Amino acid sequence: MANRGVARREQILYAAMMVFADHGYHRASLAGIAEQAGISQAGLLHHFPTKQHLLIAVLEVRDRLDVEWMADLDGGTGPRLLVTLLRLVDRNRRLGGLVQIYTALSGESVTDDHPARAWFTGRYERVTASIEVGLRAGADGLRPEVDCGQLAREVVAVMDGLQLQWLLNPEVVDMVAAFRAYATRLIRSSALDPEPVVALLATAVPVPLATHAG
Amino acid sequence: MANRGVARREQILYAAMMVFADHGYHRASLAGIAEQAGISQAGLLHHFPTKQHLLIAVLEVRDRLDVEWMADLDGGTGPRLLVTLLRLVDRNRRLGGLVQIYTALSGESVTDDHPARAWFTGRYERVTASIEVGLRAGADGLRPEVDCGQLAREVVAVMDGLQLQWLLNPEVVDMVAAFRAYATRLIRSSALDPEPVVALLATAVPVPLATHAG
DNA sequence: GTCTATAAACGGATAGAC
DNA sequence: GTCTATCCGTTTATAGAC
Repeated sequence: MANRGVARREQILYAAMMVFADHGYHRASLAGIAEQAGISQAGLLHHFPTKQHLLIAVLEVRDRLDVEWMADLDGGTGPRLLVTLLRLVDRNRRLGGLVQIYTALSGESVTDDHPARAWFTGRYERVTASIEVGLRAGADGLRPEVDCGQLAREVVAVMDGLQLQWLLNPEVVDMVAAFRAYATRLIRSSALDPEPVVALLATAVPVPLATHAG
Repeated sequence: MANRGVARREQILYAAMMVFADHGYHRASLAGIAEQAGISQAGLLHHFPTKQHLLIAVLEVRDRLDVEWMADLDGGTGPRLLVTLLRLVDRNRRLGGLVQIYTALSGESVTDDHPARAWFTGRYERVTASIEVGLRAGADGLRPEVDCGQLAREVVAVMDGLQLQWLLNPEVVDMVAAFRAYATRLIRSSALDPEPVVALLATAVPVPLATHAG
């Protein structure tokens, strides 16, 4: 029973994630989050003293999830890293609203003095650095003129940009297929003997439901 | 003097663009916009009856700018289209805060019932369709397996994703160089005789100031 | 830990004088 | 067309009882 308070915190965090996903940060109200969590607004503020504290706590959840992801990344380098990232894109598609939080918040955060801005800036540095390491480690077959740091940012950009289009229009945009095509072309244009990995890209994720507009 | 009212409108629109860029939509206040425009808040509402009307008007300015851009697009097809887009990325870098509006608003807009959501969804359809047409028109040298519609979304994704990273950390992220590298690789991997265009990509935009972290 | 009640501030929008 | 004054809803945060 000592962890009852902890359970409440998790409950509130989960509710906050859902409401932030639906409305972004500034339009989300503590009352709405509290209602979702089955607690009063004042009760919520007992666990998280301000709205900003709550936001930071939500972002820290993502940080913890990132640790798992980084572990995945260590499992693949060079071309195989792209297979891992394709799986990540597919996971994001299935998670749906939970990734919407971060797209919505990252867009919001480019405004001045947004409480999440420093967090996003730091997160991009960490993520792109991590991908850069993975690319460099498997760069045996890479063309010499490729800048791994720049390429890491490009890969992240493709994932983010596709995610934005998908969130706006999920019926039409198939971000898994689009990322698969991108990764396949990238490998073919950069590596010497990529065919085994290209085959893996084709099968790593179940064939999408072909929601692309006909 | 008959256009005095029109001038006032433009003045308010410009102020709104700046404040939306700084704070996003929901956190921007009419009082702040009015102050920036040198008018009272009630005076502002005489020209734009609600805050949402003002937002729509700002988006319509972008629509008009898009028309010019579309005209540019018609000037290039296939590989040459990417040169045009590289110039666009460079223009966005120089415009700075004015593009920040749309990154901030597009992120915000993925939340439910955001007043700009429909506009962004429609805009992506138009822009990607336009790029798709340009790609297809110059597809003589394109590999047959390339899906031009999907590739158009990918190109837009790269531009948006790089822009987000650049806005968060302009000192470190060089989105022009990153897009140039992407476009060069794309052409080399897709077209039969791309070298003339690749050379154009290298010179179409002045060499960036190499702000990339050392 | 959780609640009710309320403070204190800010938001968009309206009324009406000039 | 522009202003001052004001209404009214919403928001975060606090006070204090239980």
